[in-house]
Amino acid sequence: MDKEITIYDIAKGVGFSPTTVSRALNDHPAVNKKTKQRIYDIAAQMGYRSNLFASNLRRQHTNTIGVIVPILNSNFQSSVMAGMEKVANEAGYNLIISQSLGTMEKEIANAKTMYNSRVDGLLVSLSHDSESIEHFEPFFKKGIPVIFYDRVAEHKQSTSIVIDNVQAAYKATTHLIEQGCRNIVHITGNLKINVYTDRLKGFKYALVDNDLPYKKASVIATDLTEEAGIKAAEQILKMDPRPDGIFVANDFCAVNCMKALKQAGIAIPDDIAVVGFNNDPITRVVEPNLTTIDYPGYEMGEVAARNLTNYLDALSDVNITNTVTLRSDLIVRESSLKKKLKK
Amino acid sequence: MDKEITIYDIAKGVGFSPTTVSRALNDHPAVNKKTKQRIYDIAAQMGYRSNLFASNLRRQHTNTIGVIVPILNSNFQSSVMAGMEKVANEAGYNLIISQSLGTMEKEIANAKTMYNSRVDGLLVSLSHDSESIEHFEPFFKKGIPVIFYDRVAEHKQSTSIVIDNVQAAYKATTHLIEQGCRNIVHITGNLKINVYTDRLKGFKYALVDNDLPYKKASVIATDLTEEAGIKAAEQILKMDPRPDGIFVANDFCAVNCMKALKQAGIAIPDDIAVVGFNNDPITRVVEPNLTTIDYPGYEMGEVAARNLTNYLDALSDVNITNTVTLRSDLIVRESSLKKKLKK
DNA sequence: TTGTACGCGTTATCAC
DNA sequence: GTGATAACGCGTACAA
Repeated sequence: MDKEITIYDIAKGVGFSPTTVSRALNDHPAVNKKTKQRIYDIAAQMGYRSNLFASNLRRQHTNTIGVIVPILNSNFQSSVMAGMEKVANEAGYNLIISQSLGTMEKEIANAKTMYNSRVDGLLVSLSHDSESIEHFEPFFKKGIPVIFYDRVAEHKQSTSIVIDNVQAAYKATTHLIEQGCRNIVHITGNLKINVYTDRLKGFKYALVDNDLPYKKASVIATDLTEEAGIKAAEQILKMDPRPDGIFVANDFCAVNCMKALKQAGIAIPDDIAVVGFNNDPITRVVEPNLTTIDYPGYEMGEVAARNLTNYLDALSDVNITNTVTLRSDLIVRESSLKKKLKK
Repeated sequence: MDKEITIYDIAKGVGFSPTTVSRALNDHPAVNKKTKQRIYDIAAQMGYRSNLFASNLRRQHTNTIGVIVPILNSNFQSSVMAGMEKVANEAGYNLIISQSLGTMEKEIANAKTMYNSRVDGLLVSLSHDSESIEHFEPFFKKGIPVIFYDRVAEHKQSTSIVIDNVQAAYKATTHLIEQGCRNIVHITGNLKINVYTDRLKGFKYALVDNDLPYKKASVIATDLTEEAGIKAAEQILKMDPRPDGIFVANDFCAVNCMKALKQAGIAIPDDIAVVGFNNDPITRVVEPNLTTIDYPGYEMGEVAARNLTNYLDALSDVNITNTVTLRSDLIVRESSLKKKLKK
């Protein structure tokens, strides 16, 4: 293992001072062009690599963005990350990623690590059971920007990137009503999370605005897993009268629910129409194809990261923005198109 | 923004030297228990956080692992990352993640960044068009461990984590033959990548071992995208005689190919049986459910990360292992079960 | 345009 | 069990 080359070694090599070498390597304007070139050449020749810690230690920042995500292996979250990585990389930032695996405990530990790692900023989607966000207080106190996305929390000092979940759910539910559904069930996730409470609101408002009754029994709160979809289907089959529409807050769960219903002999959409949420690729594979809400994960990642890097690079002014709402649309497919309305 | 507290501040606070404070905070055994406790208390009270750069600078390592992945938003890759993150986190390492987006150019840039960031080790799945791995030479020269997984390259100084792609493809093809297929097409990816050449080999060997002819025209090389699956289907429909089996090197592509075939009136599996690769969740959603090879992404991530952290923490001896092969099995579902063989 | 000298916060080394 | 000191490699105020 060779010894690391430092700017001092280069300085000796070219006969200039370390200062000039440092400046040259950082492309400082006040260095003679020829000097610069010579320094570049020797540096390359000697196999020099800059030491980011030393630089970080000196400059007091890291060019690193921390990302805390509930779970990495979900289509939505990995799309978000892909968008973030692209933007961050282009802006010269590295991404340190950790997953809370849905528990607040790990989220707190991760936040602490990020804090000690001196990340320049934080991108967070809250865990399932995060009831408070006081573990981010150290960041707020130090003025380190925290941006929440998808699963957000309110805080004066942070920006949230979201879609209008109320409106999206409203659209989805209204669509079912327009298809003739009069007895709609809503399968949702953990109602502590803003995303699901908002979708529930949209569901409720759509019913009310169309003079349909809202019954608590029509809301099934689950963990939105594969099994949850199957269990929800069983529950729905037992309901009397049987529902004629289902709005599920997550595609994956919706698809599994559909499978279970189909196996029980239910015709979709004619007996029961189904609408999901996210526009996961599986929506175009399941039969019938699933009507859903287009939730632009990749774009959300881009926006969140851009928002942060712009702020860090002082390209955008102080944190005035409190919430950025992205567009999300209803994508109508066969799972919700009742025959009588089809041509 | 408050001033950062250092061990000097704590030293003043407790009346001990910075040395003792440093030792206490690192739980050094040669420090009086009471002293330690006092230092802990004051540190917490003053809101101290350790400065990882300074520590890194001094100790010459970062507790950071670099990950270079072709693309983040794929089910397989994100599962791998989830496994890596879990293991790395438990071992006290952070993950810096970047995606090559399938181009060698970005992979080179990412490798350089990782190198300058002084990662302690690297986990890499090669990009589509990486024809050489000389951009990792700096790591090898410095003795920084590089572990390849899934899309690997041979190098004396690196470990590869793989599955036996030849054998897996052999199993898949043999299964089709056992179902009565005699004219099987193989849809594959970029044949520069080991994964796909190996799968092609397994396909070929299975044919030969069963006295079936191997024709180059039966191999369709694509980019394995959604459209590729559809195009491949069109190509297959034009073949005369029409194939009775398809082995696709990727589930996502297989599913889209199936959709196109079904739309053209082909019965699956009876007209054409289909086998995929990866065991992506969509295999259990498509109808009929797709027979596939179980490719344990999460486990692969765990193994790769554990291999690296064990090495870094000197828990495992020098890099003797050259290749770790994970188990992968054929999962038989309806898409390949020809009726005449069903009970 | 270039150089001197110091400090960023930690830890290894040696001494007591 | 504790402390003084130097060093890790870089960036920059100040000086020339």
